[in-house]
Amino acid sequence: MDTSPPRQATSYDVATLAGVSQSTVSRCFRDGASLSPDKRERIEAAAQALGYAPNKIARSLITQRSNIIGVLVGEATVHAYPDLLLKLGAEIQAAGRRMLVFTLSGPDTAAAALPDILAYHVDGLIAGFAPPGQMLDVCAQRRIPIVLYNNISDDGWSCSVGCDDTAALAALVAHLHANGSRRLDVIAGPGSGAVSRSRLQALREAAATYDLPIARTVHAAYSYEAGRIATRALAPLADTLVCANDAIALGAIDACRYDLGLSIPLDIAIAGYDNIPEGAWPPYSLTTLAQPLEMLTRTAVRMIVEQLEGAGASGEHRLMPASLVVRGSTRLG
Amino acid sequence: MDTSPPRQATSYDVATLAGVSQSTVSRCFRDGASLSPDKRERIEAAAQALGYAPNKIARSLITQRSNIIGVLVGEATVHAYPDLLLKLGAEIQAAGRRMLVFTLSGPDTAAAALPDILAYHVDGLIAGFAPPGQMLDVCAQRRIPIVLYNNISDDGWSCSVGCDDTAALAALVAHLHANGSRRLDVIAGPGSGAVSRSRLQALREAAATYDLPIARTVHAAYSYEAGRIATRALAPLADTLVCANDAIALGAIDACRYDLGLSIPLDIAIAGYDNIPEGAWPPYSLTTLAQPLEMLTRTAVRMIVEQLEGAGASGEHRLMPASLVVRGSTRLG
DNA sequence: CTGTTAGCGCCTTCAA
DNA sequence: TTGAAGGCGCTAACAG
Repeated sequence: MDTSPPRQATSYDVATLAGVSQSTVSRCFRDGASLSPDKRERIEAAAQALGYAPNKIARSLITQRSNIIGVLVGEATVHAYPDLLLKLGAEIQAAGRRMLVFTLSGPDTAAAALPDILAYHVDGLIAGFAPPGQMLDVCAQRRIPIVLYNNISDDGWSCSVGCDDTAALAALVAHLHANGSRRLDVIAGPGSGAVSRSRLQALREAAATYDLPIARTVHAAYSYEAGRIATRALAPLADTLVCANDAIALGAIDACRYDLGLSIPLDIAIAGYDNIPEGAWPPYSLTTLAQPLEMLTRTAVRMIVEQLEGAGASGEHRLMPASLVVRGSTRLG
Repeated sequence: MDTSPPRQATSYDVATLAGVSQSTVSRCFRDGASLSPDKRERIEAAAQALGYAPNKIARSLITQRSNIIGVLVGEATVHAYPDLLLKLGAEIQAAGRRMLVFTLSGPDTAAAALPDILAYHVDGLIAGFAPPGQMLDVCAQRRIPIVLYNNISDDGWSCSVGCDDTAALAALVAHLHANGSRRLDVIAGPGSGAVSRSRLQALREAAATYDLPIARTVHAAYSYEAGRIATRALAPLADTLVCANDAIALGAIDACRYDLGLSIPLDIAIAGYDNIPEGAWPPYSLTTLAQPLEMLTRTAVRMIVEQLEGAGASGEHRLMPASLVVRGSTRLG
């Protein structure tokens, strides 16, 4: 009968059962260690019998590597990219690490959580929103790689991945102009936030290139509700409405259609940014800019891993191309 | 100038700087230890200066508590409940723990990930999908509390939280019947899966109560696309279509409207389950059953914590009431 | 290739 | 209230 204790078996238990030393067991579960085939077999059998797996927590103590990557997300991040955590998790696992999630609701709580984040000795961090400067300082001092996702900071230590908003919005504006847009209203993201500012700036430049005047610019949270309310407040509208993200744009479409009695795209053209699945649904058919999400998450993880392995450089910023997805919401013809 | 090493300061460093022993530093950062006020002050000052926080990883080695709760999610889980991870994370943090996420894509990968999950010595697990029996066995043997989210197993060890599908679907069917439904088509979830079966069973019972015949039942993945395709395949439809979740229902609505030329709810009434935000958008106005998501996540975390603290019992199953949200998609008047 | 020894950072006896 | 000593499970450095 099974009288094994409920506790997890240790390398010592396996060693005893297999008749070898602890170090030998250890070698069996590390890569690049030499071990005679027969001992390996005996150890594996013993481990199997005991349900043994090396305690990675204990291992991390000595290797100074937890193999844990911390991911910092806020509510807004998750709503804009619903399966960001899923994709990041998969990517991190593929890199042989695990994802420890810290859910935060702003830079202030981020600062408060900092000691706790450090206390878990994560190997690296991926931040889904702009972290407070203090956090970046600490990371730099402790040499903890940190990648800002869709954000940027010039502190010299943090890396970033994001989209080439300039090129993306230039393509969008070119399309709008070709389709007959002559005057834009803009619902930008929250005033704070680098993405928001970057997108707005890029849009302004693109509009200037085509001599497309921007009538009004308002700021709103990255949500359907905020978009709907902002649109109502903006009425009467110009012939085209550019939104900082798709959630806002969907709210804008419903505001136009159900609150203002406008027809899309006959009365007004509307565009978003992110290419969320809902935008493809027939009632919306939203023209938008698709971020290469897979590539962004993969790159973010890779940048961390490269630094951990001594290959990558800190302070590196990578931009990926977004692609224009033209759908019915801007097709006047 | 700051010549401190990039590595994290240790209790030894703090002890040296404060002129006390390591044990004293340790006591300073634990609760319920007695310490003279002046030493506490000196230690806190030293810790502050060094940016010290106790290494929780090391602590967990000796306390046998990692304060980490593992969360197992699959793609389907996340799509059905986009901010489940967010809510769980917040709840877990509120309980003083951290969330380690394992993203899996099915029972088989779950089995493969098992040693790795164990290797991190999580204090408890929350599973967003039906875990393989082997995993439940191991948890039971190791006394690792595990809570199944919207799932159930009678292995005697695992706990579960979920919705009272019987009551919920009875309420829905009562509403449908009162609104003139006379015959139902059903798009159930994937054939496997306890939720799927439980909801279908509950629906059948409720329908029987009202002498409402169920014309046809098909199975589909929990997604918009699957719902849309299933609906097209189902045509011609009965007067009412009940879907296993909202994503399917939204796909069904668009299939009816854009592929089959039906008007909702004049030609057909459609209902979902989950109350995702998109269902409230004007083009859909979906009647659905709202799960008390906050309560579910809070309960899940609480059940884990209670067991960790020796209070809760294993093998406990809790059902929360879902509430009927009536919107336009079933309002014939 | 293998075993021995020491120590990662912390907490927990035990004595003082 | 405090310090010294030992050990959590593992890996690294060294002998053999």
